Amino acid sequence: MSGLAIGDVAERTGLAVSAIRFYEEHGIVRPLRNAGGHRRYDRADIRRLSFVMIAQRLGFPLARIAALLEELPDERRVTKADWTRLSTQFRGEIDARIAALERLRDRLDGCIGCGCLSLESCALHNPDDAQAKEGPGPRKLLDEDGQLPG
Amino acid sequence: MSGLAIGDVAERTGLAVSAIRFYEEHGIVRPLRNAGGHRRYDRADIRRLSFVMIAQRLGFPLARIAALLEELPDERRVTKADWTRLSTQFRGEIDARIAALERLRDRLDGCIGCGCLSLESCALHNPDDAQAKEGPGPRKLLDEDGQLPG
DNA sequence: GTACTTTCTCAAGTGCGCTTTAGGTCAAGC
DNA sequence: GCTTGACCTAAAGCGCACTTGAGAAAGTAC
Repeated sequence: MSGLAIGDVAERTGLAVSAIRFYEEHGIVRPLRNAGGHRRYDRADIRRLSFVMIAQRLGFPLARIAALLEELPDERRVTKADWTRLSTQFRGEIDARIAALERLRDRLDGCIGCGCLSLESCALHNPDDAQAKEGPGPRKLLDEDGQLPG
Repeated sequence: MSGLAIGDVAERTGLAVSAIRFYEEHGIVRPLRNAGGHRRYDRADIRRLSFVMIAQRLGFPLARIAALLEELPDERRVTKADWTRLSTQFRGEIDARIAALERLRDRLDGCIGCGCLSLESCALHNPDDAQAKEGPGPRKLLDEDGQLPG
């Protein structure tokens, strides 16, 4: 009746059913239940899950994503302005990552050109680039701040 | 005497001693041993480790990195041309990632502008972008090919 | 030569993000 | 009504990338 079953959500988002339940354990979605105890999702949930997928692609740890979604007013009363705010923050993140990659590329170009064979000094041993991390190593996420400004 | 101790390498690269040993188990470096059985590293090893750090930042799984390094001729006789080839391949990877991020950004701009509240359809439910993944989720690495062309 | 630090090996543990398994219950089609 | 498939919970397992711990040997500083 009202709401999608978990299997439908899985199909629409491309996530595994188990992953969706896992996200619920982490407070990312809070579906209603029908009389039989089955989860029922609405479009807001799908939106949240999609947001998770994008954020993960950008290397955000789940805990951080959960925290961000927590800031949205009420689970089922999110306005256009709320999503716009979130999206705009993400835009900033994406821009930052693009800039970091461009710096790395330029640095690497230098290495290729000069043949110095010293990646460690020209591309890596450069403190301000150490913050411009990309993909998250498991442990890297902890002591680092690939965070959204908000 | 000849070669650096593991602690020195740790200090120079910023890696933990345990991580360096871990990489050795995975064939990424093969340091010599002194009379007492202690590892001795040279500059080539540091270069390899630096390469690992950069590649990881780009989201490459260790196994893939190890395979790439495996292709380098002899552990201690790597030429400028070898490194240049590797670096050039990486440049391609970086360019691809920048392009993917730019596509995502443009897509997101559309969402912000139109206020459609449908991230799932405009930013995500788009097959050709599903391949343009960024950071590697644990499982994502398996069925995916954020690979170097070489 | 004694004290202290570093390194050694090997095994077990950790954190994240899920998946799998086991043993059931619920819902939909015939 | 009955069967078949989707769903339920709880607990355990997995893959990656490391870290930690224990006990011993090697190196270094005085």
